[in-house]
Amino acid sequence: MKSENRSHEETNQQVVYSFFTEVGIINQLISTKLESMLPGRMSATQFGILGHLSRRPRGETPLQLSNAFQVPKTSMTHMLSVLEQLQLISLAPHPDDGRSKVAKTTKKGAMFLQQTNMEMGNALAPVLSNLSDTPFKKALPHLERVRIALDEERDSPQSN
Amino acid sequence: MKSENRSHEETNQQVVYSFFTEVGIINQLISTKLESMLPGRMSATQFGILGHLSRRPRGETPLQLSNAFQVPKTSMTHMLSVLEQLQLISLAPHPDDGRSKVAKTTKKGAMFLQQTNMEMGNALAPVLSNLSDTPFKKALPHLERVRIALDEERDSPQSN
DNA sequence: TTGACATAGTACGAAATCGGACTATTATAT
DNA sequence: ATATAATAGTCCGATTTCGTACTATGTCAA
Repeated sequence: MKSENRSHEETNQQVVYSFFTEVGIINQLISTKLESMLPGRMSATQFGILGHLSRRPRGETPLQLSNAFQVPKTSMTHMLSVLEQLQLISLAPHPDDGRSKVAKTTKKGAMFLQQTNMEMGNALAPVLSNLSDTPFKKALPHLERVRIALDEERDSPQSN
Repeated sequence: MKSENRSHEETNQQVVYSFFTEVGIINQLISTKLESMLPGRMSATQFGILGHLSRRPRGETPLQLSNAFQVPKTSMTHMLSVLEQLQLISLAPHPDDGRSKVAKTTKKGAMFLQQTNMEMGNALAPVLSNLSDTPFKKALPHLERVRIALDEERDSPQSN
């Protein structure tokens, strides 16, 4: 193995590291901005649940949601109960499985989602106008590839 | 304005939305994986502080850190005290400002960081080998552009 | 059938997070 | 010089997050 190979691999490691760092920072900036426009202590994840459910009108179980968002079941129990208190979602017993439940968005939830997304769009408008949309468009397919690879690795057996 | 323009803008909105969604999912997957290899309840952010400080040997103040990580001051107080308990950082009074402090990594902190980064690298190896490194390399410059734009907008005056 | 095992969700307690109020120190304006 | 405002950090209380242990229901092999 030539010494070039070694430095080549180190460079790649560095790129991967930087990639995840940038992803983390962007996520933090967006989450913070979003949470500043959400009522009370509603978190970006809770808001994400609303968006997820609104794209799935048949609803999802708490366990599906905790898998989708990679949070523990007990955290999901709490988040869903808060969203239900706020009447943004409904929680009903699962028709086919007595152990389970189904969470769906309510009308109020859908309206709240749309309203907040609009506000968020406005808040982001200055950034987007400075920036054009090319970096988003250019990055998106690569992000998808990485996300898919991470997702697959997650539910592959040797991950424990 | 032609109707094409309208749908064009909607498409861009959609791309931006997808971009942030993918960023959020990737961040969640990586954070969860990282936290599963961290001791106790140490969070990805706390680990991030360690990395941040190790790249800045002169140290940073708690307020600088809470700005860098977009976390409230009170949260930073707590995180730093935990890291100090673990002897991964040191907290000293600021030499030039009696109100402030300086946080630096300790030897132990640097070793812990290096060790954990190595383990993380190993854990990620299967993903990287499936994937090649092109998506990381291709996406990185675009991520940087977006991050910089968000950062600039954050400390611009009209953001309140 | 029934009994062992797996799965979905929750109760509980410990720790983390964070907004508001507070103290101490520094900057500034007069 | 001094009063006023601004800044850095912490204390406190409320809420969120999450690991452990538990209950209820479903699955499946014998």
